[in-house]
Amino acid sequence: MKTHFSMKQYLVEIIGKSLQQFDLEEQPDIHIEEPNQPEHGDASCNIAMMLARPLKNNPRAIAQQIVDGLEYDEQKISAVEIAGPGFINFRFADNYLFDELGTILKTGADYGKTDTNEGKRVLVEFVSANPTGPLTVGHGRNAVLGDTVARLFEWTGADVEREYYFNDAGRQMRVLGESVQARYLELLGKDGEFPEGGYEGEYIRDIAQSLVDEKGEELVESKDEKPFKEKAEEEIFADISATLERMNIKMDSYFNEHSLYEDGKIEETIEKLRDQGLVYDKDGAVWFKTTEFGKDKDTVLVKSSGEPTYRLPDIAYHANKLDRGFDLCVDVFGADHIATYPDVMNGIKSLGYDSEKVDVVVYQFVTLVKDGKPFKMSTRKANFVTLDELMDEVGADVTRFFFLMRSPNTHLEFDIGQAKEAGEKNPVFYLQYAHARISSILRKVEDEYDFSGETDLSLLTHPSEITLIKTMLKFPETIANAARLREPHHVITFLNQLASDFTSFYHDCRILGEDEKLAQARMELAKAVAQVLRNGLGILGISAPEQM
RNA sequence: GCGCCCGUAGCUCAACUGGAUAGAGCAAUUGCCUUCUAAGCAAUAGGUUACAGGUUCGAGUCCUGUCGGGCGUACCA
Repeated sequence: MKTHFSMKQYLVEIIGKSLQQFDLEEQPDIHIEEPNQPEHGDASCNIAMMLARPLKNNPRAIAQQIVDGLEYDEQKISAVEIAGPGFINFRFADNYLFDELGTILKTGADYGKTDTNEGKRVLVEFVSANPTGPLTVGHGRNAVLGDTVARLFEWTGADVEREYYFNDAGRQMRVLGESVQARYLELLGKDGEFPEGGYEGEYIRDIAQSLVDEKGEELVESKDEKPFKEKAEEEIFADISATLERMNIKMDSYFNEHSLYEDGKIEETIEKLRDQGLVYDKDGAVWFKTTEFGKDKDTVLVKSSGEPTYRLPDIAYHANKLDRGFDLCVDVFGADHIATYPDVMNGIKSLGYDSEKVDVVVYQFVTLVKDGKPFKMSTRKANFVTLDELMDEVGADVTRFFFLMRSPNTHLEFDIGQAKEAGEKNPVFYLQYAHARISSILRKVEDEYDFSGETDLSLLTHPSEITLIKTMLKFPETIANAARLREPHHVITFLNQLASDFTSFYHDCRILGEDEKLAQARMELAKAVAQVLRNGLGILGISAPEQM
């Protein structure tokens, strides 16, 4: 069962009808918004101001004409007013609110689902960290953001696949293998030369140790780093998967960059671009004519060493995604990767693909703050904080919440000390607490009352009750909006408002001890709030506990 | 130099495709636990939305410029 933005659609419809009285060349875009001031009603339309110029009349006069021509259902709208420079303000009828409350209760776990992306096949690619070490706090934002964006697409009707792209053939991986090899020899008391710029983390020793345990001295004579690399990749990937699982993230597919070489897609990509006249050879390297697209330099696709730069497989990979028939491919990556994006887009466009089907969620960096000072992390240097360590301290819920609470577009300051001792003050608990409170009340209500007969929701007349219902009604649109913008933090902002409105209600209105009919109505209201909180927290991948 | 992102309360951040009196949390001050969970509630205080212009009925939001911060601008990923 999907929810619809019924009221908004209804208002657009009736206003549109009234507009027919004017001789307009084209139907203007009717925009409905929610006023910040309660005195301005529940919904507002600025159409009269938009029409002032084409109609050569003052906005208030136009608004009056629109309102005069308005036919509306009084069961839905209780008042229409013209205010300020020419806003038309609508007030919802209580009956409408009660009906909608009933819908929330009936729709239950599906309340908030819409069809704005119905029928679309969407691929969300995220994390995509090469297996050179455990996931760090730095990867956390990517992982949680990607997974939550995927959930938002699911809630708007899309068929979503989560994909992890990796490369186990590059220089980094070779250095990783050499690092393990050196530690292995070291553990056996042999001379091992630690590679220049090698991985210094303790986990390298652990991997080496497990090789010693399994193979003994068997690998001492190994000429190359291959067996060490393979072991490292295996263990690190297992570790990464476990971390993701702990964060409530499950990938549907893993895509190895290497497969693009095996099935000839890399070659094919170059040749196709060459056919377009967009590729040429110079100084032993293969160049992409990015100057054609307005860049100030051309870009190397294949180095003179014969090794491709990452852009080439990136283009081939995106072509592959579109070949698989996705309607939309979303990439999640940090601001430091933004430079590749135009090249990839130009690449696939030149190959004849619709680049509109590729979309990017760029997030700004996480600034790690420790002991009040920012510090730089490096997997190679091993001065990083892993996601596992973080979750050991604060749990998965807080971790997810923390990464989602800010707009992706802004720098996220992650104060480790604060996160660790967050406990009581952490905002995620505010939401969970509201849910636990409701659960607790419902348990008690069942002991004390024995409701029978229809619930009369029209007994909900207290301002706190009305506000609470109105807030809940904004949920489906909030989700659709967050999905459209790929910005999960809107869900958090909404849930904070909902939890806050519930606590006001809790403060103002009692359930236990009230007259049976009123208690019944309020209990239904509380149930609806718990449901919406569960749905919202579910989208964020955060638990909604029954008690705390 | 050029490109992208950001600059909002003491701090961390909101503000839906331009809307009416810019909002939360933390920190500060003051009240509130014999009644459904005080991980809470109520109240007070805190602002020239970096700065200067422009666009219009209306700008935190759009345009131009300046200043400040982050990230790019590799035959690194």
